[in-house]
Amino acid sequence: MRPEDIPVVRNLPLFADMDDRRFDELVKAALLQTFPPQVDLIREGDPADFLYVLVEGAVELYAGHNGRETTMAVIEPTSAFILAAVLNDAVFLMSARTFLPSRVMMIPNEHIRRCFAEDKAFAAAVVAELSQAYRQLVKQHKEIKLRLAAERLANYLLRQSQARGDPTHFKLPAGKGTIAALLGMTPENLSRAFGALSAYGVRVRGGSIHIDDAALLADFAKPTPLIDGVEEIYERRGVKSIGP
Amino acid sequence: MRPEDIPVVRNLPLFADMDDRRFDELVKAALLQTFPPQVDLIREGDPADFLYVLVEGAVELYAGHNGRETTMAVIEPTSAFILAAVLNDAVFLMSARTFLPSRVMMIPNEHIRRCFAEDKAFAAAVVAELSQAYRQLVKQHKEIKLRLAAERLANYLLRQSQARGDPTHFKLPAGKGTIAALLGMTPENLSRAFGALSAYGVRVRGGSIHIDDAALLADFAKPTPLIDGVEEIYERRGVKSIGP
DNA sequence: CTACATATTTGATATAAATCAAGATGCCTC
DNA sequence: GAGGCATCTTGATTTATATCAAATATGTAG
Repeated sequence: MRPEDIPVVRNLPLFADMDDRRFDELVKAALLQTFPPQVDLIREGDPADFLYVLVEGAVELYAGHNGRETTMAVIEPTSAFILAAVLNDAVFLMSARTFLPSRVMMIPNEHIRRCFAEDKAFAAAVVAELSQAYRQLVKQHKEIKLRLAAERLANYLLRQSQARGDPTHFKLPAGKGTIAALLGMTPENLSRAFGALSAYGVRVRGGSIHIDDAALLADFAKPTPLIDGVEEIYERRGVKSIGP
Repeated sequence: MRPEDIPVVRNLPLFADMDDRRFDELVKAALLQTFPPQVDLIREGDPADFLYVLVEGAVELYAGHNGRETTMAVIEPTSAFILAAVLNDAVFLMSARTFLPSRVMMIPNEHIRRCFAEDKAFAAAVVAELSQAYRQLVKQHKEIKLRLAAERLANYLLRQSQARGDPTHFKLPAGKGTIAALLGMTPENLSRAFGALSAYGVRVRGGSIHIDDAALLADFAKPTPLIDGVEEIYERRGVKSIGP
């Protein structure tokens, strides 16, 4: 484990309030591995032996069934993923692959579960993280059931433009194929949806998005905090998490 | 609060292992109310002041946006709902309405949060409940993204036939309109999907479903534990929860 | 039991999205 | 800067699903 990574992980909401000694134990038990792009980290159906923390790079959570495949989430540093599977001591429901060169910390399942049982602050952080992940997923599920493809894209673009610095200009965090799957459509359909949004001031140049007039786009997108809102229990120091 | 209801609630996984004194406090602080059918219990966007426990009857969780509405879950006794909103001290993301005459226990937010902070067994149960709810929702989300309407119905019927006693015959837990919304389709489309499944031995008579040959239906439905599996951390004494 | 209100089914049609098949574009390597 | 490969786009078509409009069934109050 590179020493400069430790404070970054330490500052994650999940670990920030935990006992010092216990955190050191976690770190000692953890593996830190570096992976090239397009490597499968976990496969749905496998037992959840480790909690994963993405320290650097980017990871896609995806799931397949019966010849089809879809993206469930795009993870950016620094954040933990597949926490629920570990706590439940169950199999993964999603697969994960890097799509950039990535550094990943892997903490053995039993350590997480022991910390949870013994460290009150950690337990509280786990609940906060879980309930937030749950609510995030409720929003995703509402979105896919209540919005058409072009509306999903429009709102996604608005959310991204808020989450990243400049509200008028940003880069997509993944290739368009992945974004399409995340938003529950085919790449072809995403292209056409972008075409439809040009009427509302959306300019696309490769992975670069420019939004001429957020109010005009919002007029079409009809965002609502009950689907598009970002919630933070903690102050999130240095944490970014990219949902759809 | 009717005395005969107390042991039922006490046996919920969420409360089963908690300290006796604390449970009594919870019950004392709680309200138990009876509602007729079609009454709104909570409305999305309102602050989550109470944790709800359905003691008797049936409740639908639903969400609306921009003129559309969809069913998120159908709750049967005895189970708690909207736990994540309470723990997060946030607004509800879903509305809830009774669709049978129902008895509902309402526990004030602060009591739940205090118990969580002070009672280790309760904290563990909360995490178990939350991580299970999260995984349940992951499965729902995978299903809607990876399966066509008729496949969703076929798998839903197989899950129901397993969850209820007799694998060849059962009653739908809600009207077909609600089931249709739960499965992400219109009532018309549900009708046609039932029509399509008659080729695989599904007989419908009102709300009664008869499955001639589960193997034949499964052949079409292609169920997988990674979407259709039921997970139980605890032995669930007397608990039933109906997901889609 | 009858009649009303509501829920469901059925048919015709419209819309949304997926698929198939070329092209075009961008990106990386050399 | 030129090839070569992958990604993305565009157009034509098919398929899935929604919508609209009756017709039929179902449950319920009287």
